[in-house]
Amino acid sequence: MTAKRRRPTLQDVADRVGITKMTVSRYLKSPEQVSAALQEKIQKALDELGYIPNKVPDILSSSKSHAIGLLVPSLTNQVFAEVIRGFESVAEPAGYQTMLAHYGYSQSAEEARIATLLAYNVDGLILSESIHTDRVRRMIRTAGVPVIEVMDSVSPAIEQAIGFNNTAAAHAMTELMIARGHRNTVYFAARMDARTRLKIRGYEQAMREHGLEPFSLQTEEASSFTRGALLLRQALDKRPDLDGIFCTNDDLAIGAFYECQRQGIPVPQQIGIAGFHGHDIAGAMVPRLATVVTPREEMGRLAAENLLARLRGEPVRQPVIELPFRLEAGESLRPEI
Amino acid sequence: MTAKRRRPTLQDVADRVGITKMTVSRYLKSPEQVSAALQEKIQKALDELGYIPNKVPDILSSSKSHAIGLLVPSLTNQVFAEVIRGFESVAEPAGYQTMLAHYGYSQSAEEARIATLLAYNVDGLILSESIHTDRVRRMIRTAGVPVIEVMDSVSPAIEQAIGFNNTAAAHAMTELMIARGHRNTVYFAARMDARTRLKIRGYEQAMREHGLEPFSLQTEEASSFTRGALLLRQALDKRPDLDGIFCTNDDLAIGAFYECQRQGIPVPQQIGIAGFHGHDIAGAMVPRLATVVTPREEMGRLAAENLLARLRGEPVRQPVIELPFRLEAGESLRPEI
DNA sequence: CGGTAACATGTTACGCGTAACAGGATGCCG
DNA sequence: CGGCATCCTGTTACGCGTAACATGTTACCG
Repeated sequence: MTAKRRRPTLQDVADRVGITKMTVSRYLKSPEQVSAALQEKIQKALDELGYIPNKVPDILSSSKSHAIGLLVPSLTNQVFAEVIRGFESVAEPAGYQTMLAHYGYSQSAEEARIATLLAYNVDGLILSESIHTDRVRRMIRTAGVPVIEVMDSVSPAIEQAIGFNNTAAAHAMTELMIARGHRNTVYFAARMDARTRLKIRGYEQAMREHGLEPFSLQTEEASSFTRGALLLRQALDKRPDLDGIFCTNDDLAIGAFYECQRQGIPVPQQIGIAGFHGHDIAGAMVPRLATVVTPREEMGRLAAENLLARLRGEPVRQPVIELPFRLEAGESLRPEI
Repeated sequence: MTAKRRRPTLQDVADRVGITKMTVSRYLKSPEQVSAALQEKIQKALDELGYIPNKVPDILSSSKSHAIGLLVPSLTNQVFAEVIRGFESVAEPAGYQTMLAHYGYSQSAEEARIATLLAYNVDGLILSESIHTDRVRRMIRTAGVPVIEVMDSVSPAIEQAIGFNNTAAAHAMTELMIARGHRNTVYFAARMDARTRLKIRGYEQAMREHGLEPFSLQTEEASSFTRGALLLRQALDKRPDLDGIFCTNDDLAIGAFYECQRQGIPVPQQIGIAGFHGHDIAGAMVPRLATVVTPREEMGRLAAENLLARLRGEPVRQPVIELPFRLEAGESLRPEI
């Protein structure tokens, strides 16, 4: 029993075979460049020692980590899980490791996460926010890594933005609600981020265009089913005659719906409800939830494809890629007249 | 305009001040060891150049990355998002970066992810599975990093397991269902993993102890609300007289519940429904869902605390830490008699 | 004022995989 | 059999932050 064995290196493998580590390194990268006799011996030594590749020295000398930093505000939010899935479906087969970090909707935490990711020499960054501190912009520029912003088709992007038009999406759903006879509506928001502000703008514009008074309620807490129920009680306190609520995501909408059920308020007859994003549950519940279906996985996929292109040295072709959204009327709004 | 500027190094900062990089390094780590006059100049140079710390050389020479690999089967599954949150609430303030990876319930993918994480020299690993390939065990041993398994209090652990007793939890809920008069029940499972097998065992034991015939339905697909609805239709095909379903997670349970609503089946009068994990939605929906509340965040927190202790050189004190679960009867089972 | 402690800064070496180049061995051709 | 290509393996150097040690400087004391 020797003292605490350290992890074997290429040198250990080479020593065991009686060759230099360079040959072992070559065998790992392109076995056909090594003579058949050595191939066998090297493989044997690798197996016996249990050699585990070590990327760190190579990252140090080549400054290429084959890792990409992916920043999302929250993991609890289903939306980002799907963006991540789309991203990895492209990045992983291409040999890139995703380094995931989240920052709880705080700009200073985002800054800290980006610094950490850059300290590990990530080759590129995907951000889920479109507003950043000057320091963040500066760090990214200095580090010289490509960056793509997802979730909104905001312009101008740092370099490239891939998303949908949050304002237009909220505007469209508001119009649908009005068309279905929900005119005295409230917008529910949690954790105010840039995207939520854009959605509220779309809601307010549409309301005003129809001569209606917009009204929005927000909370600093994370959105959740419970939170949606709470907001509904608050809204009814302030506006007992409200006939519709439009929520910044499906969770709040479903929470509000359950609260209506508890209070015996018929949906959609008395109150119409609409959510945002179009998760699985929206189409499964009774009544099916009206929602804006957003291209979550596709944003992730396209972000990966475009970032990989940049890493191959290609220039940004299209600084803003705007993907379509789709309205799903469900059964939680009054039927078409 | 110089050609593509490379990211500034400590040497660049030192050159600008006219000192050696060692002094700059010291300033960053413990400014008070540097004379006041230099402190100011160094800070100015750091700001002007926008120096971004680079951990890679230090990882190479110290073999300490201050990063911990956290492996989960899925990010779409809410359960793991909460384990991650608990983990980071401890690891992040302690200065450890989490490197998150997921493997879609596939053992070979888990193996590949572990290899990648070890290639980046993570200091420790958290695994969400309790069954592993020999190669995984070997890699972990050879790498010499501490490892903790979460999600089940299975014994023996590789080194340490932190979780709850899945079998006992399922057994307890089954007993509750039987006590409430749901005796002709079906167990719904998706994506068969080790934990699900343990739960099924608990369900089957409890059923047999009461002279009842266990029956389980499973699918290879990921669990979702839609999938729960599908399983309910299948179950009714095979057992039109069933009076209760127990699902391996809340999503399936809720999906099954919605399907009951669509088919006009009264819950819990005709069919009682129970889920697993106790997410927010279980307590928010109407009727509130019967569920097993599991210590998700606490598993994450404890895993982080124990791993950090190991990294400080402390030995494993308790190879298996079993945390309590709690039954929540909700309103989706028949009332107590 | 010599001696020594305390402080500030510099020097050296290290970690380990790989690119780039060098060199030796073999084979083939005219 | 000389010349050259081909194939295989080895040698060297590099990336950059920091631990450990060395050196220089100032201050203070008896």
